[in-house]
Amino acid sequence: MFDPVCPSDLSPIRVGDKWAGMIIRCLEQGPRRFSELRAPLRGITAKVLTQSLRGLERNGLVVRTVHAGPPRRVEYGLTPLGRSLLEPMAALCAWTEEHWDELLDARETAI
Amino acid sequence: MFDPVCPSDLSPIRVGDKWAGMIIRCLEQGPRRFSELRAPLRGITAKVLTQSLRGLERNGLVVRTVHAGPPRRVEYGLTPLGRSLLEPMAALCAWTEEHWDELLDARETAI
DNA sequence: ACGGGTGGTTACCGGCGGGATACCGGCCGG
DNA sequence: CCGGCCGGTATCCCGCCGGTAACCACCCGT
Repeated sequence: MFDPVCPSDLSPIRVGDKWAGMIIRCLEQGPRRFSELRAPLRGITAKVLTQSLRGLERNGLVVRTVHAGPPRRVEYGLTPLGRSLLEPMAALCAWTEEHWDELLDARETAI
Repeated sequence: MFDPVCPSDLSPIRVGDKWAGMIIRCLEQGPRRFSELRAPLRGITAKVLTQSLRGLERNGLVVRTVHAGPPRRVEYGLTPLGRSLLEPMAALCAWTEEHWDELLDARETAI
């Protein structure tokens, strides 16, 4: 039923790593610079942000463009593919918000 | 923008662990026994399956019911909450299949 | 009595994801 | 010349996730 080469291993659905989902949502409104990403993602370190962005690039969800300077600007933006992911992600967000209480309940009563 | 107590930490969206997504899809048709889950999830060990199921229970997505015997049967089934998750998950699966080629391309051209 | 299936538990272990910290070159303003 | 912002890289470290292997009680059929 699920062979060893399972889709979920390649699929960026589990959108990748810990921060990938937030990064994508940060880029929803348009391209942003490195430091403009660090700010809203409270707590992320430069290294981890770089890692995550490189991962998103590898998966074709994000493009890195260097606007040669000086001053030099580096911007990260969604590719059409990345942009297309926003829809299903929104569905997931909606689900989460809709069932927030049940999720909290389950967690508490479980302990 | 994303405070420390970020939804994605509690949300089972990144459906949980490595196997959770497949388990849920396995239970789509109805409750299954422990061994009926092990079979289709090729390669999963008893321990890891137990872990994953306990996790899904804690999140209120799966119920464990022991039909007292003898013979004793243990069945795992989706809760209404778990069942409601099938919709957004289907959206994600659809997206993945739809963009399969682009994903492969991105991976290859990236190396 | 014994083997086999069911439904696990326990101990151990390696890899990797992610965080902290330090450092870096380039360019800017003062 | 000094400091600071930008966009990173290098290094170390720790925890957790997932896998392996061994073991377990209980029940069944022969």
